[in-house]
This record gives sequence, C-alpha cells and structure tokens, in this order.
Amino acid sequence: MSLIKGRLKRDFFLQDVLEVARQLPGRYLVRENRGRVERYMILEVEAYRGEEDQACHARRGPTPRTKVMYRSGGLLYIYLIYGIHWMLNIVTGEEHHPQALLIRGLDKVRGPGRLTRALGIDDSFNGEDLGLSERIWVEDHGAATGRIITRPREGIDYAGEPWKDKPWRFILEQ
DNA sequence: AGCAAGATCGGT
DNA sequence: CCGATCTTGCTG
Repeated sequence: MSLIKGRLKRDFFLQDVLEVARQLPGRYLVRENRGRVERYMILEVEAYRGEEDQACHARRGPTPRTKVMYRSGGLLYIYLIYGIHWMLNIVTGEEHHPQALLIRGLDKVRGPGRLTRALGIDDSFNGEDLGLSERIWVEDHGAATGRIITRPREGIDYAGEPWKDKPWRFILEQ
C-alpha cells in the first residue's frame, strides 16, 4: 500500500473494487495537459463488480468493449454512453476478475459526463496505465477530512434485485 | 443486417 | 419529462 505522498502505485488498484471505492474519495485525480498539471479531489465513485453483478458491463462476459476490465487493476476503462458522454472508470482487482470504478464526481466538477469533458478525456485513454501514464494518474495527499457515505448506484434499475439496491456508490461528504 | 437500449445531461 | 446521438451486443 502506498502511504507516502505521491502517485498511487499499481498495488493500490489490485485490491477488491469495494476496498478501492472506500479509499479513493479524498485522493486526487491528476491530469497533465499541454504542460499544465491540474489536481482534482475525487468525491464520488461507483463500484461495478464481476460477471454476477447485473449492473456491470462484464455481466455478458468478455467482449471487445469489456476486455480491459478483465486485466489487472490500475488501467482505465473508457466508454461512450448515449452517444454523447465519455465515462471514466478505473479497473481494479486481479486479472480475470472484471471490476471497475466509475468516477462520478470531482471537487468542482460534478457528474461523470461533465468531468471527462472538463479534463479532456476520451477513448484515447482506454487502457491507459495509471502507474505509468504521463498524462493522468492518482495521488495520495494524506488523510481526507470528512466521512464517506454510501448510496445505491445511479441509473441501473435494469439490473434488478439485489444488484440495483447494492450501496456501491461512495461519496465523500466534507 | 437490423435493432433496442444505454453506468448522462441540459433544456422545457 | 424528453430529446440528443452513436456504440454495443444480441438476434436471425
């Protein structure tokens, strides 16, 4: 586990997605773009966990789109929703255990579609390695203030019971 | 080849 | 509440 201040290493993202979801809010998403480095505190994430999770894109098994979720943690999974918005996800867990965290909210940039637009993130980031990338990574700046609350995930009623009610949305309240 | 649905957002 | 906009994955 990376306890020193600085970039979170791959081992952090090899944990189970629910563990990463508890630990990620309060950490910083860092984007380097045209020589500028911008840091945004992560405030809200949502966990998608395994083929059995009927809300997870991996519920139908590996496909061209979801194959990155089957790789080991620390890579980005990017997809387009409604033909309009890019969604930013971080793959977690061990290889062959498809999991990902949707980044739903940053400090000053709420909403998963808005934040990718604000940070200039598109499908060219699919498969990007957070441990090695020169343009996007996550930093630990020490303990966050505030508490983390959980809520059901948004927009996944189609998943049915029990998946639609799992409290797998994690929000940092400050 | 055709089609229905979607981890959203902004405007009425 | 509705439309935008287009990829994905299922069906045949």
